[in-house]
Amino acid sequence: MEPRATPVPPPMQVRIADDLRIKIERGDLEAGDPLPAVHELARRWSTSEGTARSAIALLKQQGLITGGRGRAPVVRARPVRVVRSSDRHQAEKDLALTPPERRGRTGAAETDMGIPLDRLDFSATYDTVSVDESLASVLNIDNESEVLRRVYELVNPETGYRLAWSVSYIPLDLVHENPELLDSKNEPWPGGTMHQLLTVGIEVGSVVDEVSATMPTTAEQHLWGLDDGVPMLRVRRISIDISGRPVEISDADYPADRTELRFTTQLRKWPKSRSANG
Amino acid sequence: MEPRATPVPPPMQVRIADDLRIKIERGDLEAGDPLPAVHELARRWSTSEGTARSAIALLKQQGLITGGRGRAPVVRARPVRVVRSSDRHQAEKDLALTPPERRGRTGAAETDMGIPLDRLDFSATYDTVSVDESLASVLNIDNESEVLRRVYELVNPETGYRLAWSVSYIPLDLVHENPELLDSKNEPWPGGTMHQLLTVGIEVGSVVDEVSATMPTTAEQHLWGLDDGVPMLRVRRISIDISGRPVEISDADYPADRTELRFTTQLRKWPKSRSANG
DNA sequence: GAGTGGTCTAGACCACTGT
DNA sequence: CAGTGGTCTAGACCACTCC
Repeated sequence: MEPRATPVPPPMQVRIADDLRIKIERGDLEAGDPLPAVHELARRWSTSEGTARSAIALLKQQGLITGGRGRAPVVRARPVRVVRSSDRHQAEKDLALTPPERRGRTGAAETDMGIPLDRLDFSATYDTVSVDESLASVLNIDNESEVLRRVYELVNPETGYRLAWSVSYIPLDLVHENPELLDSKNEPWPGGTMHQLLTVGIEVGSVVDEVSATMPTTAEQHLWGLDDGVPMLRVRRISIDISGRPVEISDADYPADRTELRFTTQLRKWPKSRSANG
Repeated sequence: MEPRATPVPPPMQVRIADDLRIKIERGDLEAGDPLPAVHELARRWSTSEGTARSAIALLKQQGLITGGRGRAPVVRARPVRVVRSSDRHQAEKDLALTPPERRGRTGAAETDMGIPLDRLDFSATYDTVSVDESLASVLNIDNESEVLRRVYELVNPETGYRLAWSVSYIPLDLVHENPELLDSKNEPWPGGTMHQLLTVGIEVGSVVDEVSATMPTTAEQHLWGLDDGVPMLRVRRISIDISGRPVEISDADYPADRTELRFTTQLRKWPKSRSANG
């Protein structure tokens, strides 16, 4: 976008949409309330139905309303967001040392969905691929080195919609001594990635999460069953072993309307002899 | 969104947009390349110009293309993202104990923008407000208690666009013994929030970052100078003192096309006597 | 069946960009 | 200037929901 020049009066669709947004934010329209019908808006603002439609479409893109297709559009309820905490990393590491009976089929990703594990469709596929430049530089390996790639997907069979999705990469050098890792029958990885790395003698010392967000493609929108105007959180997790070497990259997507990422940072304590006022 | 019923053939605009996206993802169209003109798309797909326009608009909403208004729309270059790391929390805490000369006007938010500090427009306003229910429950104080609110904004004077924005809340009980905190002339807070809290005898022990994302409103889009299809990262930072009490909440927004949030989690080491295979 | 929004058309006008 | 996309109109058809 270029710097502003002469201000232009906002187009009609924007004015209508903003007016509706204000009504929503003030509480005149509460979550679940229907919006005025298109023809009603068109009449009130003495504009065409097409323009009124665009106003509605705008609010949809911004994620404030939902519905349509026969139904009146309604104010979107602020959805409950499932929290994904960074404590999970420590928990997964602890889990890797527990006996296999207890690890069992305890997949970390599934347990906080509130859906019984046996009602979900897992799928995970492995293959080996050459890394591109961006992956190679993060994993600190040669360009076009081979990595084990694992694509993981979790689908709710009742709705057909995706609940979780991630791709992870581990340098093949690190895992080839344990062929079990390459066997798709062992899904979901019992105990998770941390345990898998343990079987080849790797202890993860720290985890870096890189977070950004983009809009989903239309294909993603259908796979996840997303409303319009819902961004995707894109998270790259880099696991680093205790010697400081990156050992795994995992790219995961989360719909932003139902996900909150929570990160806790512990700070070092101040020495006791500090000046109480700088 | 409801579960899928009978599949509906995707509308024409979506088909056109998807075709273009595939061309972009395959590399047939590179960043900066212009897209076919609307009338050209309409001709190729034997559809109306309006429909072709919608296809272009769709790709814009998804953040893949930019431009327009006289210019041909071009494939959006993946923008360089400025990293905001959780290491910043420790750094700010360390800074609070350094002598005031060195703290000076070192604002944490500004230093990584690559723009000289004296070329930027700060603004910070204080007031005291009653907390709503959501803030009260996080700060663990009574509903309608008073808090010190600080709204911070940073604007690039050359473009007029916003570069940073946040609101933070501190319970008034905690700060009333240091009236300096209420003086707007002391901006930007020398040494940051950590130092301000130090002056009233509070040491921050941990910081929790809650991250989600939503689409910007049209007003935000103009304030920040955002392209279409760019989500906003919404971050709530909760500072917790060494006794476990929440002492500050800060809500900050970051445009997702130019921001990457990075969080590092240190894990406890395994004991030496561990079984190498579970 | 009546009413809704979603898609699509055809065409007009405007603001902006390049030359 | 001609060419571009953005806005807006008027009207048609369809899929869907609710009564």
